[in-house]
Amino acid sequence: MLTIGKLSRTAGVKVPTIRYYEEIGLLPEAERSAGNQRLYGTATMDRLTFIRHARELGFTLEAIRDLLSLSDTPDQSCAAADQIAKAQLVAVRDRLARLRALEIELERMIAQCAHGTIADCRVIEVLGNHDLCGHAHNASDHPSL
Amino acid sequence: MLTIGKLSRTAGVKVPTIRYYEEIGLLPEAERSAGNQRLYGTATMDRLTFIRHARELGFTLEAIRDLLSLSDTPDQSCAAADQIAKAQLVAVRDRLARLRALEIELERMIAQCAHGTIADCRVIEVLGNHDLCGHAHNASDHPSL
DNA sequence: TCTAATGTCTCTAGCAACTAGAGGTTCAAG
DNA sequence: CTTGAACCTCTAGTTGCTAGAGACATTAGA
Repeated sequence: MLTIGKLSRTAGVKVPTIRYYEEIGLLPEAERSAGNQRLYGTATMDRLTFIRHARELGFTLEAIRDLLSLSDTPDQSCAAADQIAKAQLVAVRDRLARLRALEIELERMIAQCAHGTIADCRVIEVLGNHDLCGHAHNASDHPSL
Repeated sequence: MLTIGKLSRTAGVKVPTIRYYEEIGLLPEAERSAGNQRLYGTATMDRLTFIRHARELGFTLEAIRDLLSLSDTPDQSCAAADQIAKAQLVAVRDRLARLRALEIELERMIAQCAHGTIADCRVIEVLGNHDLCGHAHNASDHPSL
């Protein structure tokens, strides 16, 4: 049985984060020692590793909750999990496209900086003047980047 | 003079967001009408447009605060603004690299989904088993993606 | 066996960057 | 003059944690 600290180091997830996951129901309530400290077995260890990997891949905790409930009932179709991953891929490609545009814009801004005074600095100017922007962006263009 | 609603539509920033920006000091306190409603001139309009563009480019509100304080004193060197933009570019490229790795991983997961039952679904498996992951990731690998 | 250090407990509050809603006031059009 | 949209302030919620206070548990060394 692992203490929360050992679980933390083994899974690469911080201690308060583990407690947080328990609080929101992503992890089951842990067993307790005689002195009320949390104790974990390998099942929770695996579950936590699953969560960490999913987080690293950009899944929200809600998506992870769905994936976990799927894997808790493994006899059904894979289609739902597949669906979640595909939605995730769409979101990732969306973010990628926006970030690439952003990279180009920043490169342009920096290239145009003449190292004079701010009065003629394009970094400021580009941000203040839409006409200089170089790419089209509209109001609904940045939900969370 | 614009009301907050007109400013909102013109600048493409939602009404509560404008009030929020005022509250945290990004926008100056607005003039008020006889009936206590906010009124804006073109100066605030420009400032708000600046903020929106900077947000769309991924600058944090803190970075924007810095940029605004720079542009409020335009007789100094451009270097500071340049510096902020460059730091931003580094962060953007970082996010890009991670997102590209993530895209590849998701593509691989989806390609491997055999459309069977979850018991042998790779989407679940890949997330639970580090060995199948295909790329190296360590614990300090995802500050905000 | 005692003690000191480290680990753990619960609880509250905070972060970014907003968004949503309640309950009330003001303004503009018909 | 009335109606309805737009505005006001205030509080609380969102996501995914992180930080700190103050108290209890455990463990390693003297």
